[in-house]
Amino acid sequence: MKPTIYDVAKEANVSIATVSKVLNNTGRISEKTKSKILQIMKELEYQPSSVATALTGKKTFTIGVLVPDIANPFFAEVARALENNAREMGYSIILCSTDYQLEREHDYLELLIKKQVDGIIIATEPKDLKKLRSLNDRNVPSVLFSIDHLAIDSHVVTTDDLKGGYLAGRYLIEKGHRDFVIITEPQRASGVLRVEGFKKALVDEGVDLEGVLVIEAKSKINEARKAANQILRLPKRPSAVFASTDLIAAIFINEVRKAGVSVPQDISIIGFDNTIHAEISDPGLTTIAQPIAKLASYTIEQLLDAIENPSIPPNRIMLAPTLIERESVRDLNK
Amino acid sequence: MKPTIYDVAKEANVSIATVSKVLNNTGRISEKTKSKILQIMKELEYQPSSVATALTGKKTFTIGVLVPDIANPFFAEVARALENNAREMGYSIILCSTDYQLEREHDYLELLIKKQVDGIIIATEPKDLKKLRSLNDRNVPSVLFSIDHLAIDSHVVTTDDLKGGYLAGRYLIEKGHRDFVIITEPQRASGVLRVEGFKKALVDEGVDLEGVLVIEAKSKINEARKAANQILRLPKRPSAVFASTDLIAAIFINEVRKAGVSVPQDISIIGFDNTIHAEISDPGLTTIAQPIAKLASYTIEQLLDAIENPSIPPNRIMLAPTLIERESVRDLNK
DNA sequence: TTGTAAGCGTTATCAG
DNA sequence: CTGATAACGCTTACAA
Repeated sequence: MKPTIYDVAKEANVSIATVSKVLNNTGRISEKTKSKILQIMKELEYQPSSVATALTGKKTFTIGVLVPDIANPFFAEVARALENNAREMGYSIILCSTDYQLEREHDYLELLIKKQVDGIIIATEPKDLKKLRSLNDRNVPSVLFSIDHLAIDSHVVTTDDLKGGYLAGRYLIEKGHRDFVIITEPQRASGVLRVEGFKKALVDEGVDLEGVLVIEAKSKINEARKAANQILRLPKRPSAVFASTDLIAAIFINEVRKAGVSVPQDISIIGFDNTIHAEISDPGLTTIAQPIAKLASYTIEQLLDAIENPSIPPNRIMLAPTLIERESVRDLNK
Repeated sequence: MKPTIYDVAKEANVSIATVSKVLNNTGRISEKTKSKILQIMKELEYQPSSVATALTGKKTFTIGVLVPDIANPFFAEVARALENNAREMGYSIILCSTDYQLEREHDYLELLIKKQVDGIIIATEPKDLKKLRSLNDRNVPSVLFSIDHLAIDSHVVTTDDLKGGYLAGRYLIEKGHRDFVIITEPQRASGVLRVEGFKKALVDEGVDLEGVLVIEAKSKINEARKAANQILRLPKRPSAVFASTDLIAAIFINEVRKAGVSVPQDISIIGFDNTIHAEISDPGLTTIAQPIAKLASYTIEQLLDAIENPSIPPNRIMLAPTLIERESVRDLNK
């Protein structure tokens, strides 16, 4: 059986209060009893039950992380970064994949409340706004990660998607491109912003938006393939494509090659997220990188702040993305 | 403040015992008080604290999952499958990435014990054998997922890696190949088995192992690139390559193409795991698929069994992998 | 410096 | 059918 504080106390001939004190370094204990107790804890391999601690101390040192799909490389990276930061601060993470389903999101939120997590990180486009708002009433701090939603009164840590799109647009124009197609995820707020930023760059550079086709595709293999082939069949092929995720871009490269069209000689493409797909694709994919590690550390920081001090007003932190230059965009000026 | 069972009881003019009973459907309660209490729970948005429940009931309905790296697509799939199965059974998952480090593995195991998880799934090559064995003494059930270790007295649910390697070998031979190079991860037990199975197939078909080069590379981008280029520089190029992971194989395809060598016309390759890399690579990667979904459901099943009945002896379940045929292997018979 | 005892939110065992 | 009450393992005044 797992030893309890009573076992340690008995073995050391002291009271449980004394044991508790050396455990938490509170109060004053003589070096002698302290070392004795420490010794006995070692021998018994005693581990305090954080369940019991949580019941008194009101903290579970656990945070819930809601992602749409952990098998998506971007969210896998996010989960890893969040977990890392959380661990360093003594917190562990309950993983919740909503699979983009309202019901799962709802159920997980209830679960997290039941489990008394100290805070929640939401990295999935929220659907159950009502439940989400009720978190505030229940004093469960939350941070929106890489998404934004005005209807929710949470802290927000996100990439400046608008700027990311702008970076992509300006880069393509600098490289001499003038005819574009955009592939974007429908109904995803960040996707909309990315496209908006992209278009803004075009406008600023005097490109007519009339001629810019926007194709909708989810970041899934078959939808991306369909979009790629749709572009291939276009009467007038664009010189460059802006894809709102790397997966879409990577698949575009492959589909296009199969059709005998080469990247970047015949057509250029730029992605978004800088996931592993961008790194291993051939040619290497030029893309917009979200500063995942930094986003994660800010997110954990915000959340822990909010846990310590529930009354602080919701902050919004927006980090700048950067352009990672690889080989998927041709320089038409040369 | 979060309502407790006392709030509900007071509001309903009953004792907490009664509330507890309707909560758990135990004992006999009149329909009238029952519905009244249910009603009040709704109004108050009452959620029983699973922390408190855990303290009495001895169960947390939480399980720990140790993976080496969640950003590796294989483990991301694994995590998703495990999470899915666990959720259906009312359990949630604490995600622990060891990053292949002994220290993290150790720390996470201690943490999981502190958190009183009901069970632990180990999907990372175990390093801290001592700690791991102590799980048994502490009556924390565990299941090894997709790995095997004789020194540990846990349940095991794994793919038959030996057979997987064998499948790959036999397939290549059927397609007329006779000259092979193997790229494998060093110091990973499953990698060793895969190679062993592969070699066994060759021997069974009368191929001389003398001529088979084995290159070691971790499943990381740069190591895989190095291995690929090493093969390209070989005086006598093999007709087929067996890579022990899809990532290695996918990168091989790209590197080789950059060198003007084409897959499968000039050289064939077969991977392992059937991750997204296999699906999106160009050409599609023929690979050995681990039955992740089934592995996951068996794993959860075993773990829950062990939780219910800690005395059952360790089972070892070995599921058969299957070969997924795509376009990366040339049929030399034609 | 150390010990006693109340309290955290449940469940479960007895009484009524 | 319903209600006291102990127990779970720990923290924290307050006493000694």
